[in-house]
Amino acid sequence: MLKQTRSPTVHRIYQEFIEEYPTVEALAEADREELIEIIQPLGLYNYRADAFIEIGERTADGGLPEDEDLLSDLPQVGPYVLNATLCFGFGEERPIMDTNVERIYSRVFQNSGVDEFDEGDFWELAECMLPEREARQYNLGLLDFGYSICTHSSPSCDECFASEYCGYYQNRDDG
DNA sequence: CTCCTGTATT
DNA sequence: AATACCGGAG
Repeated sequence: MLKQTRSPTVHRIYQEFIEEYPTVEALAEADREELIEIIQPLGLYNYRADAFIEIGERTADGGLPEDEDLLSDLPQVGPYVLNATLCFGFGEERPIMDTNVERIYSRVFQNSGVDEFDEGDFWELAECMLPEREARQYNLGLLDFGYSICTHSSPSCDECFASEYCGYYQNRDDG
């Protein structure tokens, strides 16, 4: 649900969604129109509805697999959703990389000597940055940080713990 | 107008 | 690399 969708928007519909479809079995038997009616405010609802139902159908027997390859085979499961599911859902020590994490690392490492990487290298960077333990806590902290402090526009650098060594803040124009 | 806890297709 | 999918918030 969080793909290209802000968390407050997801929060608004999540309660109704989970009450209507508490299990993958329920999703497998969902009426497509009713499902769309609930998730419509998220946008991307056609893809999402089809994916929810297909994932339900394919995992109703046994629930969501914890296996990396089986998860990746499911519709609309790319690198981000795969790692987010394994980390947040199943407690594996996995990095995440999305537009928030990309923005945070790009700022912190700006003009630091490690500020030039392509998309593939961002995942490599995320792997390097992952602490030895508590990946889940670290990743959630990263997302909260990107949402509340290191925002896309007008970040709250005056409240940021990292401003002392952040390349973005250190290179800013005014004082 | 751009962007958001992206993915699949071209 | 570019685009479609999509509503909602800034």
